[in-house]
Amino acid sequence: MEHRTVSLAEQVFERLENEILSGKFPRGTVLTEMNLVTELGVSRTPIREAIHRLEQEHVIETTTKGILILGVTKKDLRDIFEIRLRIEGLASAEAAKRITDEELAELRESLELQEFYVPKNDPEHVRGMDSLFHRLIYRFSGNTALSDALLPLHKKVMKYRLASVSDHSRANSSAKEHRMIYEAIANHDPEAAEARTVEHIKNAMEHILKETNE
Amino acid sequence: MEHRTVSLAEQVFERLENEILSGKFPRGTVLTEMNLVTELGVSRTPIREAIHRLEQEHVIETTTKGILILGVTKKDLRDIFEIRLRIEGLASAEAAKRITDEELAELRESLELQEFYVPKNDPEHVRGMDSLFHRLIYRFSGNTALSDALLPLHKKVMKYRLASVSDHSRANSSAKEHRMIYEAIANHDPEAAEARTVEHIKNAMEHILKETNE
DNA sequence: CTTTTCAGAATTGTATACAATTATACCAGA
DNA sequence: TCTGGTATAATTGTATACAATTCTGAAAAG
Repeated sequence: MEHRTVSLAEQVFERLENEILSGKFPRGTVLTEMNLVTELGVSRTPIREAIHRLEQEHVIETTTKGILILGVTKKDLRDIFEIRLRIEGLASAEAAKRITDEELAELRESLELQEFYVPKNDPEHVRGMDSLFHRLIYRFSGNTALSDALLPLHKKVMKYRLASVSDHSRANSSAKEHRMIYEAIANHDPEAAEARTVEHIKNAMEHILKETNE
Repeated sequence: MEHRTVSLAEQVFERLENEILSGKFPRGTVLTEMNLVTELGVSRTPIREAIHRLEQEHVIETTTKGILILGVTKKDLRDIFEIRLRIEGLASAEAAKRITDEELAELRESLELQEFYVPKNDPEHVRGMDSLFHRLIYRFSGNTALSDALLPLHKKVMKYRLASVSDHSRANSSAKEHRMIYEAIANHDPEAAEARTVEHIKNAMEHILKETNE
């Protein structure tokens, strides 16, 4: 076996998670391990590892007939935003308290890239940078449990977030809101960081729930 | 293979999680898959599955030297309670809105068992019923994402919760607080359920953090 | 005495063979 | 035609063999 910094199991997990949360497989689809073996060209072992991790995240279910795709419903979306409204501000507040200059530079870079892509009408890249911004804040909060709780919630909005930032006006507002949050964190102002984050999540929620028909 | 309703992998996962979160292995301990094979008497396959699930919960880490036990630190505990303070009330409020009579009976039974064990000075059983009460509320909230977020947080307090309910006076107050929460849910009063739950978590947090030295 | 190199031991990652259960389809009989 | 049963196929669960990397310790060189 040649050197591989990231295991096949990890690669399969990320690929499947991404495909499922992007909506490639409609809810109710049933896959089998052998499907994935032939499609992905690896043995059952790494596939099974990925499957079990996805099952733990309630993205799929394993049945006697195969792997049932659950995906993310609109109700899930509402449920997720109710939670994020309550704890995502905490992540920003904690980050504002303890962020280092290096971390701040990383956060700023993701923000500036987002601002770069917005006028180009490039939703894929905008979403990528939008996501990165949030994930960096989770990490910089220094609260592992909080990061562990928020990350799956954030990932599950992926599909709907693409539709949202495809609306140029919303993409624009979102970038502006991110900048406000960034400024508060850079000023080490937890209260402002929290309040602006809650406002941002509220706006994102309203836009996404409005746009989503399902 | 004989009939088995729950897979070996699941059994190993639950056993290992329980042992680690009970504090059987101190933080920093390194195990290997072969250790567990000889100790548990099953092959590497189900053990590896359990390991990967525990890794996803950040309870252990896999290194080139083996399986590193992380466990739950006092900082983790503070982080966890900050989150629970913000979202556990939501679970109770949602449960108050949508709970059925059957579910209510189940919740009441766990409460009455807790009240039964408290005067007997039986911390293990008290903790078991205390935990069940909370988990039932997560489930009855009807919000899968919320339940998925709260359950790992709740499990990680297990070790410290035993010490807490071993204090008879705290065990008594805890049962009383549970009854107040139960009454609010039974009355389908979301505001009261939420307020009483937040108060309960606050009390639990203060007591646990005070008792914990680590 | 210290440092470096190398061989082997220990460990995880991957593939595959086998076991057991469950679903499916076909056939027989009423 | 419908129902029931049985054999076969499909699927996941488990064990094990093999691959590749990494750690460890001892020996050799300076």
